[in-house]
Amino acid sequence: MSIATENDSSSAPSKFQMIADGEATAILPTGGKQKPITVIGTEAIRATFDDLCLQQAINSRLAPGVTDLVLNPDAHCGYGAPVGCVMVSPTHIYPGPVGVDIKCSMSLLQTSLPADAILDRPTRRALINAICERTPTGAGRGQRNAPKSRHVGEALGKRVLVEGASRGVCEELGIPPEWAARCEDSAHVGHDDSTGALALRLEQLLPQMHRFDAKMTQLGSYGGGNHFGECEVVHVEANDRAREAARVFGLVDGGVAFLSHCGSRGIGHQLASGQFKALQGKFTQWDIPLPGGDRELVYAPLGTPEADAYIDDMALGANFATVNHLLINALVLEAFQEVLPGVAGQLVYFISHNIARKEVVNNNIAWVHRKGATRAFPAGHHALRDTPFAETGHPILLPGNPQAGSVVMAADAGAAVSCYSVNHGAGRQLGRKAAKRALDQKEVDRSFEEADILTNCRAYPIDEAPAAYKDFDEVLRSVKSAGLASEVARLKAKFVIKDGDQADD
DNA sequence: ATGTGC
Repeated sequence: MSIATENDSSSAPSKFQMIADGEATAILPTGGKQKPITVIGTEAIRATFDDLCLQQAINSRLAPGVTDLVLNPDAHCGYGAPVGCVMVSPTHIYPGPVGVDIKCSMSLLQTSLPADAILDRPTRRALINAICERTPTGAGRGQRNAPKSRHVGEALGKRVLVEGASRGVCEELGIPPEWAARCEDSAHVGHDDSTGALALRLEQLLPQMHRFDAKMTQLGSYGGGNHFGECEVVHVEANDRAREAARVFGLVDGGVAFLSHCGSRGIGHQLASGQFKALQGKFTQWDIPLPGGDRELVYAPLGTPEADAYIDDMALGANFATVNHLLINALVLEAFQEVLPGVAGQLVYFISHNIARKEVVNNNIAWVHRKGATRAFPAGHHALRDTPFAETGHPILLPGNPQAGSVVMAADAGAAVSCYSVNHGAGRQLGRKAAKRALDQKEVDRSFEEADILTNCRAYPIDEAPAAYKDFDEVLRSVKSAGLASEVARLKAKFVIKDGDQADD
């Protein structure tokens, strides 16, 4: 990146001094007495941050009520705030640093299968087909092409939004209720910490909602873009701590697991965009200055009706995303059982990277907005008391790419420096248009063939090719050398489900 | 990311 000192007479807003503090943690000063931005990333990774991304980080840091801003190694331009940042405020809520896909998340299902059960290609092809019959991909398509999906009507859909993964909702959908204990948050509550607020808000919203029933039928679907399902072979790291964490997480070395990435689909998008429009309207109406002049950084002070409405809508969308993931995992397990009778499965964890949560930061209760960032509570963290992960830290699920692999990590005590957060994956290196220009379809498809990774696509979406993403090992080096988290296991893809040009069989 | 397609 370009580096200029704060005293640079040009004082161009796109250039900032970067003071290295060790190899992997740098500081981006914001002037005055405010705490600087914490930047996680090796020198090579810091060079990938473009000026707009850094400007978004500065705008976010200087925005009203914000006390901490962390920029992660996978950071790139986002909606107001960079994708790959953590923003903390004890006084304000910000929709931008949650984003349009409320509670976009990762989940991991450990099966009882050994890797050799899925070595042959016909078995993997049968699994791909069985999964695609249950969990459709693509925008707007809902359940149309998935004859064996669940059909969720309006009444159950409303319960999903209000209750999240309650016992009743899990039972209705055939989700093992014990999976709720393997969720970062199995249910989100309203602005007054009650579900009643959510029920009221939903009734208020319903008359204006377009095709609510159709959005509820999207429960158990992947969507498009960077969302995916991926069958993995688990390789646990060869050290005592990793082995113990793997045991607690329920990971089986040399076993088959299934990794999913998706969010809140159409309903989350509708709730988020409705909130952006409503808040942008208020800022215009009241002529309030926008942080950095950016309409995407609108906010609401806590305690106002605007903040209450946003928190409620975020919770409704988040609850859909949670149940969506749990249902996908139940349907994927059902697909495995159809092809390989007798296989069992356990949810390892479900964890978000687009959500705002109330947490204790610097001895204060604050809203921690993680936009393309993953919560990382280490062993001994007070919030993990009475959970299975009190002595290991909770599982952190980080997708890399199908060819470089993905990882399961556990936080280290050093994660305090990043408000107990790590990145959410590799991060884009090429924009979608640039990827389509720079990469060759045949080469991309051949690279999957050479790696013996099957896909449901006749042509893999080129803007999602591994080469469109940053070097995952360099990203992981940033996380580890900053002392944030340690690797527990590597996941190697054997087949991938993506929204793309679908194969015939 | 999504789709009452900005």
